[in-house]
Amino acid sequence: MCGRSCMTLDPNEIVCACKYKVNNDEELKEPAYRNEYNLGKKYIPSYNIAPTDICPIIVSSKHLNDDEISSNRTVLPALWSLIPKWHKGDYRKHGLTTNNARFEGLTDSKLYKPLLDRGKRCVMVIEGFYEWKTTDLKAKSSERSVYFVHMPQNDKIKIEDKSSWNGLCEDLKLMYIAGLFDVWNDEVGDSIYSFTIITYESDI
DNA sequence: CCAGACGTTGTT
DNA sequence: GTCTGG
DNA sequence: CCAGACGTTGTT
DNA sequence: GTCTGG
Repeated sequence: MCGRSCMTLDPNEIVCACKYKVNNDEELKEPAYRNEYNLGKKYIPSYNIAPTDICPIIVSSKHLNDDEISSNRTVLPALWSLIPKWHKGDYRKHGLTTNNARFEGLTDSKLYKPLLDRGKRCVMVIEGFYEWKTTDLKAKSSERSVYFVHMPQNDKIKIEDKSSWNGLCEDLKLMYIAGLFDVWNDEVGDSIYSFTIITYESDI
């Protein structure tokens, strides 16, 4: 569940699509965008975002102690699969599966509970995600049927066809997935933002 | 005390 | 780094 | 989540 | 078949 997602927007399109209301103001506010270095790994817009790729999340700007940030929400690129804070060495070699965090038992987790306590909440912003049929599991994975799950859109917009909504970012309905994030530091002090998304046993 | 986990997915 | 199991 | 590796020897 | 890397 939730192991592949789609985000083809550029940063400027994302902040436009993520405008939000503050209290009862008429005016919509745009989140800030912060281009984290993340050890040189860049966000590359793609219809096929995999765990360990870099993709955008939204966090409260209070976590970034940066006076230049005007908005109370910030979009920043982060690595999808939380890197444990205690991990040393190559950031890819922690050996844990952390792209998803199960809601059940989250408060008992050595890895995730401290993030809850520190308020390290985030939201993964995507156009949608993919679900493969589990029924034909014996088939080669490349030949299994796949569904694209996304938000309902207004009449003008067909989400599979970018030309139908180019320049209409404000009308685009993106999907927001609850998650937890952290900053991991390597031996020389360079950092990577990483995150996990919270999953729950399906009703269906 | 030390050693080892710390996490998830799916199906039988 | 910190908790759990032995 | 899928795709792709999964291994070693020696020399240029 | 199963693990790793993206």
